[in-house]
Amino acid sequence: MSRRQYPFHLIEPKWQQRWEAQQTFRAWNPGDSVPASHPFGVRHQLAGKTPAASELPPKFYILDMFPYPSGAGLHVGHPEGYTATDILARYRRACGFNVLHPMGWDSFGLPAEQYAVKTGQHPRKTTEANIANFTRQIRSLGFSYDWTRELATTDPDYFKWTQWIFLQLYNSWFNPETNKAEPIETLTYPAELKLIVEDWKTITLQRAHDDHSTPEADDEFRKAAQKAMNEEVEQSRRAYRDSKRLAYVSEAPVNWCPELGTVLANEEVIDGKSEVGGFPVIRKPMKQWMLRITAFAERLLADLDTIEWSDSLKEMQRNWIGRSEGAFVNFTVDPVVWEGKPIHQGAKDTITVFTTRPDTLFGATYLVLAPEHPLVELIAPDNSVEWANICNYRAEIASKSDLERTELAKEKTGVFTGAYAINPVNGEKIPIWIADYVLASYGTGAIMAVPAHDERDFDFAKKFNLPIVQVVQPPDDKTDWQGFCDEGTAVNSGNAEIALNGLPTKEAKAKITTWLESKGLGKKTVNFKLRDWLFSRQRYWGEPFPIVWKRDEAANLYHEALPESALPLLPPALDDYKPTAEGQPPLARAKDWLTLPDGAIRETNTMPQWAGSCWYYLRYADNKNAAAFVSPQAEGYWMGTASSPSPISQTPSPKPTPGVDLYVGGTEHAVLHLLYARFWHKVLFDLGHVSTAEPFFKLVNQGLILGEDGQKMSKSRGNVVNPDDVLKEFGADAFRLYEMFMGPLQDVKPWNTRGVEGVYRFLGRVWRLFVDEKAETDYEQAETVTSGTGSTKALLEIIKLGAAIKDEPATPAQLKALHACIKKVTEDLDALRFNTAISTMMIFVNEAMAWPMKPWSVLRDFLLLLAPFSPHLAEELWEKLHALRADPAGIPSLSYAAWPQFDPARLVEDTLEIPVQVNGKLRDVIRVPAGATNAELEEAAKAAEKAQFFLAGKTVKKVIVVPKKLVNLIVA
RNA sequence: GCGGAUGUGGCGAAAUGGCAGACGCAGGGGACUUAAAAUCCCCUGGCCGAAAGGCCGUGCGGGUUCGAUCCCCGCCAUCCGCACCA
Repeated sequence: MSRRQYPFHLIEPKWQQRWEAQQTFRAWNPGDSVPASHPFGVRHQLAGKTPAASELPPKFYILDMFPYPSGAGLHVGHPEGYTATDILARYRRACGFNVLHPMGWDSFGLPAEQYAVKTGQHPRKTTEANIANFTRQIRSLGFSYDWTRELATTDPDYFKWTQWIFLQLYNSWFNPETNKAEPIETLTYPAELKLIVEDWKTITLQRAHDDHSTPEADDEFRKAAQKAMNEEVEQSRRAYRDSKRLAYVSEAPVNWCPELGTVLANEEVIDGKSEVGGFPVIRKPMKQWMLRITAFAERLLADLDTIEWSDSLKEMQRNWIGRSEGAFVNFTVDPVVWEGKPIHQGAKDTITVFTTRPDTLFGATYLVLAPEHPLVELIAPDNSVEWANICNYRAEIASKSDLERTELAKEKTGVFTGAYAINPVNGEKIPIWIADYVLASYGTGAIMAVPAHDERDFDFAKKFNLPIVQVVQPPDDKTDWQGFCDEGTAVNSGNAEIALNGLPTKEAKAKITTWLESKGLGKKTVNFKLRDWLFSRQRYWGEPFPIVWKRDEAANLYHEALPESALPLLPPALDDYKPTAEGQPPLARAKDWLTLPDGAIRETNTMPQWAGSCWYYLRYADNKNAAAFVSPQAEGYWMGTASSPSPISQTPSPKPTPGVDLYVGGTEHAVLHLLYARFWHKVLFDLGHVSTAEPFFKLVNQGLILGEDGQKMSKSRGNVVNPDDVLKEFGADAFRLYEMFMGPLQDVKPWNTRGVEGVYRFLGRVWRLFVDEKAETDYEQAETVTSGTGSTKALLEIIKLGAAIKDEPATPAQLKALHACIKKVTEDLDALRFNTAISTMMIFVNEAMAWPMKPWSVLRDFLLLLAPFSPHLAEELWEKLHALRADPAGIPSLSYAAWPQFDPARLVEDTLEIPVQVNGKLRDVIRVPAGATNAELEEAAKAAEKAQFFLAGKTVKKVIVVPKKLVNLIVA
């Protein structure tokens, strides 16, 4: 396949340059001045004006997931989603929307930093080179991005605002009363910390009424009170405040990779090894910044019902959030006594467990604590064999990697602590164990074990010979109650005060919980799997925290936010990007940067890569704003619901939707990015910075594109397809078309180069539908003669349209073909069915090729349908088509021409082909007038020639007539 | 183990209660050509049949229905998440 189907190598650069020069796809904000010549202004009568939001057409925000510009460049998977969104962006523009369709770079990241560690080259240089390569590749595909809105997370003008949003989080707390994030100033302090702020006024007032009070004495008292506040209470108040902030510091175990000398994010650890290099990763406790996403768990869950995401994606988020209803139950520790005295400190302690099955409390025959549980030290008898066992067991657990811990999960392990607790419902003395099947980080880190009705407890009890007591009767008598974990009926569950026997599980749960609450033994509660977000990384190439550390008078370290005026806080210059020898983050190497004149020390952690991608969609709305992360006007227009639906499209217009109207990307971000971004958005919403509760209204996951061998594309398999190669041979239009023709956007599907040839041939047919054969030959000769050096303009001018194209009325058959195509393509685009839209256009072209006369107007409308898919070819043919008319007003813009409307009147058939079934089996097809009545249909069906054999000698018992569709004759 | 998705010709797929396989690829035949490429036309699910035509066929087994690729129940397979979350 060497001969080109059509000169895409001339056409594509030509139009890309034209769009660039004209800024054709620039999206206009409220308050922007639209130049007189811009086709958007021409279309909407806004040329030369400065429209307000209410004067602009309705908005449509179509967003691609933020790419990380890797050194490897694009592979054919990336442009799948980009092509889909570009087609829709162009379609919505044609429908009359003001379309926001931006692109930018999630450019912080580990690879550039690792390259810097190895070579000493600043990560910014690597990053810039990679961005340049991505930009070139993406631009070569002719996407209609508004490049004036391009942004990169590594740009100080951008991360200034990432840091600013961090300060919003830092300066906020979650008010459980209002269920919202609020400024930290609204935090109310517990009584003992309130004294100075509020009560000292009362005290001085009281003193004012005191006969002995004098102004001097009052003043002295005030000073004393303030001093007391400063010295004694402020520390506590600060500690309290800091413990409530949405961004807080905690000592948490992190993934430390000694080999790489860095901490890794969970997502960078695969099966207990580093994703890069495959080195072992251990858990190590370190001081970390955390974000209080758990406070929003309930809303993150509930609001999923307000957005249009796929069920599977919503389900993944629900699972990740992991809400479960249950109860806390308190067990008292039974003192272990030696010679009349308890021999452990925790003798009077209470162990609180979380359970989703409080109804099984009577069957709790032992307790299990996580090995790390802080009470373990206190309850184990002093100097006992058990304590020695605990120490050994803990050491064993600590030495295991996460991988080993999960691999060995099948065989339960654990040791007895030597201590006992009292089951509050039956007073039984039950042993307390520790085992690593109980996680320290979930619930209370302690469980009540009900071996009869919990699989894990059952395994454990069998292994260690612990008692198994039935408290639930399965609904089915044949089911063994041992290990039965579903709902049933409570049995063996009663004491003098409460009886659950005979109650279904649900009712038993409610009854026991109420009883426990009334006795102060427990509490109904909701627990989440979601953990707070570990937000710091020991890296160089990330946003530095706008935080400094100071010491109070007692020499305790505390943190303080930098003022907004200190932003952006840039990372310091370094010669060496490795962590320090002591394991401090790389930023600690910058001694001058580290210490401020007042002695404060800067935070040396940086933010994770997720930070920048948490809010980029907001910045696109107003990316040049130096005074705010986004202006309220721009945010309100693009993310709000102010605009009205388009009157243009015939299919039901999309309703104005809150937030991004359509977000397309891979499933790999199903939980992390999409959960983090929703969280930030809700905080910004609560604080009044954005106008919607959810950022992404509709979200579609494109399916993975596999290699030609049906395997996932990877360098090691050698099956990676580089778009550059495909473009060279077939052009961007064919590439785009094939990406969409392969199958449904959401499906996983293999690449097939022969398939590209197929759609490429289709574009060739489109070309030949328009172009004169003789002119085509002349052009080819001219190109051969100049051997590629001829000017694009001169060469393309040789090409003339065919003489069969005439500005004459179309025949009814031609109009029918066109309108059927308009209808189907329009409906398919609204439903994101690109593959069937393309096959519809193929059918149209196959038919139109045979027309002796090709009406100008029909070809024009067809080009409008093709344009979103293969815009370069459509533009070129559009230009030539309009040149035929020599309209003094010039050639109208294809990109802003109105989407064609289909006329249902053109689609009506005079006669219909109706299948005739006998007993549900197809026997014949009859032709009837479109207006035939049911009776006429029945009559014609009974007379159908090929049906006679099957009707002979039988009586027709029943006739099913589906108007315009089918007749089914039922015979005995 | 749990959750989700998918299963249709040689291949990518279409049809989502009403003519299964549109459209494209691959394959076969023909036209044009000195020849090839390109292009254009025809055929192309399986089985039986010379043909007309018939029978079978949407992972498997049941069900609902005049009629099921489509809806319901039970399996199987593949892919993707999550995974001792009490």
